[in-house]
Amino acid sequence: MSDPTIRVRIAPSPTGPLHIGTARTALFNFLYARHVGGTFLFRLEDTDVARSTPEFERDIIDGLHWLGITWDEGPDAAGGLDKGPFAPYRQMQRLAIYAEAADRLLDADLAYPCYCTPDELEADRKAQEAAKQPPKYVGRCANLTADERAARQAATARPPATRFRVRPGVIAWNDLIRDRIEIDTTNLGGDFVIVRSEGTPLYHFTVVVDDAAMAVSHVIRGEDHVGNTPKHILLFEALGHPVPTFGHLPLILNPDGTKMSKRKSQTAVDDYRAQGFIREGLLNYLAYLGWSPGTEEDVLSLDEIIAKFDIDKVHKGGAKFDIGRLEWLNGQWIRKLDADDLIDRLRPYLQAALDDGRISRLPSDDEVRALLPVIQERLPTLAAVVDLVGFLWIDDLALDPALVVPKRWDAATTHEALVAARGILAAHDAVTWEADELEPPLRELVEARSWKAGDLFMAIRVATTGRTATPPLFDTLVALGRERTLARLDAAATALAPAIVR
RNA sequence: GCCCUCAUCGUCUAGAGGCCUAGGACGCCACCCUUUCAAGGUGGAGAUCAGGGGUUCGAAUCCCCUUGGGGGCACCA
Repeated sequence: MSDPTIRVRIAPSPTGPLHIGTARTALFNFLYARHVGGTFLFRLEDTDVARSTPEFERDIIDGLHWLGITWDEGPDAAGGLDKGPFAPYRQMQRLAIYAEAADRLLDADLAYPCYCTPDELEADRKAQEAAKQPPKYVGRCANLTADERAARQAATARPPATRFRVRPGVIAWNDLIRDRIEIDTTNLGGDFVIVRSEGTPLYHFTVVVDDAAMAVSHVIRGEDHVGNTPKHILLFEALGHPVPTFGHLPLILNPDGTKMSKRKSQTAVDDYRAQGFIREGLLNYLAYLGWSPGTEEDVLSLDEIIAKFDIDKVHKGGAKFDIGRLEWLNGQWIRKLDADDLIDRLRPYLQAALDDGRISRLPSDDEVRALLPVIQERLPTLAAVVDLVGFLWIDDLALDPALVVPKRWDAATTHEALVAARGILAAHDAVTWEADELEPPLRELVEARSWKAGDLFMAIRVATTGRTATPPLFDTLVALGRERTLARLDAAATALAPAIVR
């Protein structure tokens, strides 16, 4: 299915790392384009020169690619070449286009030069605030004669900004998601600046010029843009371009219900990635934030989501970000990964653990592969592998002697049990060091002493791993290996000795 | 202050007038499985569908009001 009339875009500005909200907006545009067979384009809105950096640009592009979101037009790599018939797709490389459009507006008197200084503007705003009035441009420069303009220019010394005339009237559109919205232009805050006094164009202007130039048919963006839409519609009209269809997505919210922010939530996609969330899980979760296929399925692949995506089913109300549900979904997807893939994905997290000293050596792929049957279903995130079985790759295990003693036992019994178990395990050689071989003789020991298997196993578990929660004991001992198992049992027994009261 | 907007379990959601004494999932609780932890299985608690008026034979679903929440109002994007 292909529909060349449908063109959507994501237009982030590289003023910060890829935000989870940007990723979600990109995802919905991507889903919409892929579902209907339209075109998805990527444009960098880097006109805020002071805050835009190549590093953020790279972070955004890499992050989106990591998620599996691809675009048909736009820069494919940070600093790389733009592809697509409307290149360039970086706004700072399109300044001539905005300048030409601004001149047209100026010539038609749809915009005018504004000589107001920041001080004047701030004073206006303060006065309005004091009078409990909504902030609004007072129109000081709206109807100046040529002489007056010259006078104001002479007084300020800096070049004028360009202000767009907001005409009276009601702007209405049929929103893809929220149906009809009408806004009176008197509530827009007056004529707004489209070109700074230093000459660079502003957001409201560049989006419209570019969406027009790039033939964007559907503008799907966050709900926080609803108030900007009438300004954009006015600009499309002034520029003589057909107005695209708008759709405003519900916001992703902090747990307290406010718009998701760095202050209250983790917002950088890369941070989720660093924590071991995988693309399948994050994507699946993000897709369900404000959308549902209307069925009772929860775990869907990107392809399945594309197939089922329907913009009519997108919600109007915001959705709180629930990390717990993300973790569950992530675990679902980790369980679906095949062995080689999982090993590949685990490697960076093990390396990171080695780098910061949480483990002493890096396990081989085969070591990790042997562990997969017992750890794969226990990983909510990839990074959790270190917490789960990191003890296998630590040279000097920190051991709390008190933890080694099971609840129903005392130190003396535990010591005796560990020594006995050590003796039994030592009888095995490298060949019979298998889970099936290790367990029966220890069960016989338990039987002979009238102990509980759970107590013995717990004592051995803590002695050999330092923790009370681990994957199944005998698989763990096999992974640890005969020598280290025996050494750790010895060390635990020794550590216990002082605690034995006679 | 002004404008816009939203409203189903704690959370994500199903629901587009009768199928709803409101379904699923996460989380929570219990039980089963079990050497711990998970996973899995079974069951449970959990929403008078924000409140109040209508419309209708019939409303979570349509209309109005109220309340509550959110977003926005830059020479940021």
